[in-house]
Amino acid sequence: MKHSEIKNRIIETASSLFYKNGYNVTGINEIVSEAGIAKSTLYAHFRSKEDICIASLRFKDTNFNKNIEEFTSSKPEGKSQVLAVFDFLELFYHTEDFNGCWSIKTVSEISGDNVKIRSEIQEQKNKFIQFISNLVTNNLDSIKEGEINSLSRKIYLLYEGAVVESSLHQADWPIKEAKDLCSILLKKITSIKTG
Amino acid sequence: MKHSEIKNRIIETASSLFYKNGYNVTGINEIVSEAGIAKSTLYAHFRSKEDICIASLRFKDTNFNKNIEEFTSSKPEGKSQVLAVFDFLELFYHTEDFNGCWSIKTVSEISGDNVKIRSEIQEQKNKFIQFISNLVTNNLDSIKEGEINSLSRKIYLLYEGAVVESSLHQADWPIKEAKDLCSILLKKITSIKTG
DNA sequence: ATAAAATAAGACAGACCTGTCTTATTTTAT
DNA sequence: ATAAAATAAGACAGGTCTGTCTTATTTTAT
Repeated sequence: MKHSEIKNRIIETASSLFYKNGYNVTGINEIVSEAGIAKSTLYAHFRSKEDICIASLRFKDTNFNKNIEEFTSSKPEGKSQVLAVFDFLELFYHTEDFNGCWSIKTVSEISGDNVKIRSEIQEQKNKFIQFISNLVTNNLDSIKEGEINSLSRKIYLLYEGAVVESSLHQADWPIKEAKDLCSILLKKITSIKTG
Repeated sequence: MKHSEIKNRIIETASSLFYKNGYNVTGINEIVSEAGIAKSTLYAHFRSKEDICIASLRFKDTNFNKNIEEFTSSKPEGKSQVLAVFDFLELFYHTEDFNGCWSIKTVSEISGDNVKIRSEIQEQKNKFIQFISNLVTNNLDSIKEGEINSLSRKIYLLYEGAVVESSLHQADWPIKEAKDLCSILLKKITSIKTG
C-alpha cells in the first residue's frame, strides 16, 4: 500500500466509525484495528485525533458535494432541479448507513470553545448554502437578486431540518414535508413574477 | 435538604452540565462535585448515568413545555400566536446559556441501538408536534381537519431547523427565516380559505 | 430516646482513553 | 546494493471513566 493510500484508508475508516458510532466513543485503537494498520503509522500521518476529525469532515464534505451536484445537475432544469435536493436526501435516507447529519452530530459532541472544528463545519455549511444559491439562481430566472439569499437560506433550513428529523424519528416524513414546503415556497416565488 | 430536594438537585445539576458540555464528557464525579453531594448519594437515587440522562431530559422537557405554553398563550389569538413559537425561540437564543437543542445533542451522542433514550426523545418530540397541532387548531379556524397534521409537522420542522442552525452558525438568521417561511405558509393557508 | 434510614467521603476495581516510545521489519529511493 | 524512510506491533505513562463498597456521620421517624 502506498503512503497516500494509507492516509486515505485512515480517513475513510475514521469517518465511517465517527459517523456510525460517534466521535467521542470512537477510540484511536478502534480506528487502528479497523484500518488494519499500526498505531505508530496513524500518528505518523496525523498529529492528533482532532486532526483526524477535521480530515474526516472534509472527506465527507467533498463526497457529499460531488454526489449532490451530480444528482441535481442530472435533473431537468427549473424548479425540479431545486427540489431534487430533497430527492437526493430521500435516497440518502434509504441508504443502509444513513445516520443523520455528520456535521451536526460532531458539533453536538465537541466543546463549545473548539473553534477549529466548529468553524470548519460552519464553512462547509456556508458553502452548501452557496450551492443552493447557485441552484436557485440558475433555475429560477424570475427571481430577484435581492431575494436569492433569503430563499437559499430557507431551502437550506428545510434541508437541514429534514436530515436531522428523519434520523431522529427514523421516518422519511420530514423529508417529504420539507420538499412539500419548498415546493409551496417556489410556487409563491414564481407566481409573484408571472401573476 | 430534603430527600426529594437532593434528587432534584442532582437532576438540575446534571441537566445543566449535560446541556453545556455534553453527555459523554460529563462525568459522574463532576455532577457529584458540582451538586455538592456524595457519589453514594447519587447512586442511591439513580441506578446508572443513563437513568440520570432520562431524568434530565424529562426535566428539560417539562420546563420547556411550561414556558412555551405560557409564552404563546399570552399572545393575541390568531396567526400571531402560532408565530410566537419563533419569538419564544428568539428569546431563548439570546439567553446566556443557549446551546441548541438538548434532545438532538443527546441523540447525537448515544449509540444507535439505545432505544431507551432514543424513544424517550421521540415521544417528547411527538408531544411537541401535538402542541403545535393544538396551537394551529385553536388559532386558525379556517384550516381543514385533514391539513392539520401536515401543517403542524412543517412548522415543527421549521422550529427544529431554526434551533439547530442558530446554534451551529451562532447567529439568529435561521430563526428569522424560519418565522418568515412559517408566515408565508400561514398566509397561503388562510388565503385559500378566504380567496 | 432510640432504631432506621439517608448521606458524606473517598478508596477501589476494572476498564477505557490519547499519545509516546522502542524495537524489528518492510518498503522505497538512489 | 545500501542507506533512508515507512510501517508493524505493542508496551507504557498518566489520565479518565462508571459503578461498588466501606466507614462514619447526620437526619428522620416513631
